[in-house]
Amino acid sequence: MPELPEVETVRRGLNRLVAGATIDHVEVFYPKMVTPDRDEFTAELIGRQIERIDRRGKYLLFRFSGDLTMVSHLRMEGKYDVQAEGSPITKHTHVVFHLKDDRELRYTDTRKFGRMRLVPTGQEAAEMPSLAKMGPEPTEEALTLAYMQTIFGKSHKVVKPFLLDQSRIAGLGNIYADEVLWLSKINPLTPADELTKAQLATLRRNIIEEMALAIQGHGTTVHSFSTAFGEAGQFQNHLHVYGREGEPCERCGTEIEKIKVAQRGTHFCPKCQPLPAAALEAFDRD
DNA sequence: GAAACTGTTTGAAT
DNA sequence: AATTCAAACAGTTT
Repeated sequence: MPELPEVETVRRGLNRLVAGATIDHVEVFYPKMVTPDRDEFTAELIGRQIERIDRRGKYLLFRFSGDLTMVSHLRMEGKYDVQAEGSPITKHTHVVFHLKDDRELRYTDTRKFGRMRLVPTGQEAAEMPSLAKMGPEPTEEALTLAYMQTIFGKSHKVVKPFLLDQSRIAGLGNIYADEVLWLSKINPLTPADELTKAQLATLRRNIIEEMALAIQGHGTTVHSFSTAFGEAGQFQNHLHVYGREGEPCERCGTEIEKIKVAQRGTHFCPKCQPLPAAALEAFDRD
C-alpha cells in the first residue's frame, strides 16, 4: 500500500491521535507479525507511554518511554486506526494496543505482510540492516544533485527499479516512481548511468516536489489506503500516468502504455518518454 | 473458475 | 558486488 507520502500521512495522524497515550496491554493475534516473540513483545509494552511517532523512509518509528522504539512497516496493506475500547475487531486486525484512556490503537493488514519490531531507541540501524542501508530522504537538503550523480553513474540498472531501491533513495514506490519519470520525461527502461546531468537535476527536482505535494494531499488512495482518521487520501486526483493506461497523455495526447519492468507494472508515455538511442541499441541486441 | 493483478521487502540464487 | 526472482498472503480483476 503505502509509499513515503502515505506513511508520513499516517505518522502525522497518529501523532495527533495517540502521542502522549499510555499502553495498558497489547494483544497479538498473528504472532509472525512481531519481533521479539509474542510473549516478550506484549510484556515489554505494558505501561509504556507513546511519546511520539517518527518516520524513516517507509518505516514508522513509535517512540516509547524507557528508550524503546517500535519499528513498524506497513508493506502493502497495513493500516493503523484508533477506536473506542471494545468496538468489534475485524477479520484482518492482527495487533491491538489497548490504551489506558479507553481507546485502542489497532493494526489491520489483509495480506499480513506488515511487520513490527521492538528495538532499544538508538539501536534501530544496528538491529535492522534495511534501516542501516537506507538512502537519503527525498528532500532538498538530504538528496543532493552530487549524490544523485554519484549513485546513478555507478549503476547499469534501469531507472525504474533503481528508483524503487530504498538503499539509494528512501521512500519512492511503484506509483511515485512512474509519476516522477513521466514528470521528468525519462523512459523507465533507461539505464541509470545513461541519464545526463540535466536529466538528473530534473528528476531530483520532481522527486522532491512530488513527495511534498503528495504529503500535502494526504497521500494517494488507489486500492485501500486510509489515513489514521480512516479517510482516503486525495493525491490520486493528481496522478498523470499510474493507472491511466489507454488514456491520452496530458502533455501530448498519445495513449499511456503499461508494461512490466522488473516484475512491476510500469506506466509511461511512449512519445514524451522515449528511450535514448544508446539504450535502444542495447535493447535490440538482446 | 483459473490465472493474473495489486501501493513492499527479503533472502536465496546467479 | 550487483541483480534477479520467488515468496510471504489475501482479495480483486480478467
